[in-house]
Amino acid sequence: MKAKPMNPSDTAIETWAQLLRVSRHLLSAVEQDLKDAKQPPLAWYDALLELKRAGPDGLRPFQLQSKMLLAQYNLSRLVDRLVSEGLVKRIESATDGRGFVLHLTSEGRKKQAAMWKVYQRSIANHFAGKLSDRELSKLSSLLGQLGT
Amino acid sequence: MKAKPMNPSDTAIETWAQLLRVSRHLLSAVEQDLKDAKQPPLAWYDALLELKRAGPDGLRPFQLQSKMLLAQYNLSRLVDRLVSEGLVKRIESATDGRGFVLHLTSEGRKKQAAMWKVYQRSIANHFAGKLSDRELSKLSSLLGQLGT
DNA sequence: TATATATAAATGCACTTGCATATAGAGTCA
DNA sequence: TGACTCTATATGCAAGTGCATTTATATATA
Repeated sequence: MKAKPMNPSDTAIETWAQLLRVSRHLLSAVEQDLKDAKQPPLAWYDALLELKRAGPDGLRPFQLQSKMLLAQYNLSRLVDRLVSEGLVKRIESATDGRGFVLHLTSEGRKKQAAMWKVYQRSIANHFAGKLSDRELSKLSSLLGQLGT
Repeated sequence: MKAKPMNPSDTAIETWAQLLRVSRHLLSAVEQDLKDAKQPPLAWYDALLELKRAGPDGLRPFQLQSKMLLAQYNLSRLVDRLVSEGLVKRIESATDGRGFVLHLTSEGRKKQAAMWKVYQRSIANHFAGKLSDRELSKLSSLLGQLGT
């Protein structure tokens, strides 16, 4: 038997639109802050951070891809750019002839840190500063439900 | 005197990341639903809806732009596409020689309605169905604070 | 092990976006 | 009214993205 899909209420629609507006607005504010500080786009940060977290073993592109929720071809090209800027190395995988392992270079590590200085300020200004701890955790739990 | 900027807490950072993840995920799910239904991207819907709301007076491109939080050149090109699909008409403004007024065509009206059928389902499935009324209004109020 | 199928990653092409600038008309003010 | 400045919109070009396909290797299966 099929679940009966209910139409979303007006409140739901309005809140949905608000979510899109707010997230788009926040995102572009942050990207702008990065640009103003002559830093690369946010996606670079995400990739560098994941690679930093991954530690000395590095990450396979497909692993990074799934962490970043990025399309395969987009990741492939993002990695191209990171490599050509010297922030990341592609090293042939010892165990899988199809692929590579990605490692942060020391340049990459520096860039991640430099971006974080800016990004952190940006999160504080546009986001964290506008909500109390209590509100943050409420928001987090609501987002958690949406993620499921 | 300068406000002392506090670093965001770990919770704040985690919640921020969650917000980005969730909104990106929702957005791509909805875009995918539209594609699956052979409908154009969400941005088209937003534009068509605003023009529908604007009623018979239509909207100037710059007005539509500010409603949609879109860059000027992006709006200009979005309108190009809508016009070339016959969904929108550009009519020279009677009072301002620099610009146009945008009007929905009847095709445009139909397209808006067709997209809404899909979009509505999509909002219900990915968003509205996961939160109670109470939670929706809580979320709305939190987003409201972020928007300020 | 030969064959079919699945996975990892890259890439050509078309389309979209961002950036800087161009164009043209409006508004201001001496 | 002429010279400036501002606003509305478009556009050439470079960079990014989506899509479909390719290449190469791995895994499963008969």
